[in-house]
Amino acid sequence: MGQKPSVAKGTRDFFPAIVAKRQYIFQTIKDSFETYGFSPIETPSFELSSTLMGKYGEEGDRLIFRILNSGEKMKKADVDALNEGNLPRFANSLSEKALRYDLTVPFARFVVQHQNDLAFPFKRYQIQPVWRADKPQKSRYQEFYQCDADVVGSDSLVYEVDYVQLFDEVLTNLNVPQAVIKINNRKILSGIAEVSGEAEKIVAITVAIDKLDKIGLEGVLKELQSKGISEDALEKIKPLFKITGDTRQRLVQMKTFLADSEIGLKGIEELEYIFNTTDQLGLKSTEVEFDVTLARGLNYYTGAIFEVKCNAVSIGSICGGGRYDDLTGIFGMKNMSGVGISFGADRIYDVLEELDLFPSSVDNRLELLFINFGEEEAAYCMGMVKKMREAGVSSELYPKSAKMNKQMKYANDRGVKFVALVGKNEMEQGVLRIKNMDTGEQDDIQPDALVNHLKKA
RNA sequence: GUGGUUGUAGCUCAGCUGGUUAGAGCGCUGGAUUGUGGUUCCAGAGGUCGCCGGUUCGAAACCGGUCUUCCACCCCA
Repeated sequence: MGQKPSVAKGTRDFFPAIVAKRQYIFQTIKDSFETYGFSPIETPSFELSSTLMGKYGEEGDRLIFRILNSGEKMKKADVDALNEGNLPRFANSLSEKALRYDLTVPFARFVVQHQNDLAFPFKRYQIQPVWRADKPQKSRYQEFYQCDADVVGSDSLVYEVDYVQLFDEVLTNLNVPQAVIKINNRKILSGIAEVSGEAEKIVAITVAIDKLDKIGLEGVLKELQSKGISEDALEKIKPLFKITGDTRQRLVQMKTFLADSEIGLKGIEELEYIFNTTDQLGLKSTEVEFDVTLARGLNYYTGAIFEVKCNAVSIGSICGGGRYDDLTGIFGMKNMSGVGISFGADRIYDVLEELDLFPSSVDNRLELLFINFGEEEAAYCMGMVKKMREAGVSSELYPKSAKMNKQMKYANDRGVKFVALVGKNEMEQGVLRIKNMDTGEQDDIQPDALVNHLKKA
């Protein structure tokens, strides 16, 4: 038999029925992106290593798939670095290119590189696969799609409000129930760090707070201690965990908590604007909510932080996003504020699948298969196939006059909706015998009436 | 990256403390059925037991390495 075939670690094959469902999700997202004024771009699947390396933190670099130099370039291998145990430098000498790790950094590169050809604020969306050399787990793969919409070149909060509307629009169109759009602001997190007197430990503090619902208050305090946060600071942070109530009530209490932090109050102000404006505009099927524990995302978020959860399913977040004031700065373009969101298509797929929410129109099964009775009949049926295709009905003729049994079995296995049996008898009578494969019923139909007959079912 | 786990037919899995020709169900192919699938019956094909090495008279089984699967952590979509 030879070598056993298999896909590479962390990758997947998709069957036709799965692709149909995935495309339905992508298409729904695309349609909304476009009605909100985003235009599609595409960037290469691999970039120069220098574009990607160092942009995702110390953890990130390790997870970037690197592309080995080929041909003469292999001679550039820095053997000295290897002998000295300097693996990063050795790796760099072996590889000049890497698969993209996300869509945001390539987008930043794109904006800086083409800044003279873009009208700002520039709004783009991008739906392409990305690759991560992560250890695969359930619904965590090494190759997956991201669906990003970003705008760069404006710090207006109008866009934050727009994104809330966009989340609502897409999730409503996909019939995702009980979706909650959680919003926080990096400035508030900075404020918390500032108030505690450990401003420089903001990352450790936010990462710990983010785990509140997972490890509880005790766990968070423990983690903070282990990260070297002083007892004094802990005491100052503790009141934060006593804040309760709905979004409004919690914002009011946060204001008191952050009274001494200018940046923290700025964050509150921004959130108030977003929540007030969203209230005026209204939402179709989702809810918005303030969540201080939200500290996800890469370290480059500087303003709003978004995360969307579906409470009908116990699955992680299905969308995310946030504002980053200086993303293009790493490529030398200053003062370009950006804000973007991302839909987790694989997660959304799992939600729709689990709740059985894919519409029946997502169905790419063949509509009509003509049984092949022989040369003469086949020629006649090919004419019918052509007519049906012109009428927009997907149809085929079985390629050879195999046994009826075999042809019917093929139709069944393939999930064909209708089978046309047109032999000598039917040809003489000028009718088509149409069998509905779901119900097993069959009728003799006039050729002119065929399209209507199929539509009715 | 750390710790654990998994791998036997296309699929899901049996296979005793190491002992002849490695089994089942489903699927597949053919037939019962030369104009009727999804039900039934009969027959058949299909396996260097993930891969490499070691221990042993003898390895699917034990040991080491490697790849893969899944899980927790880290991180993340």
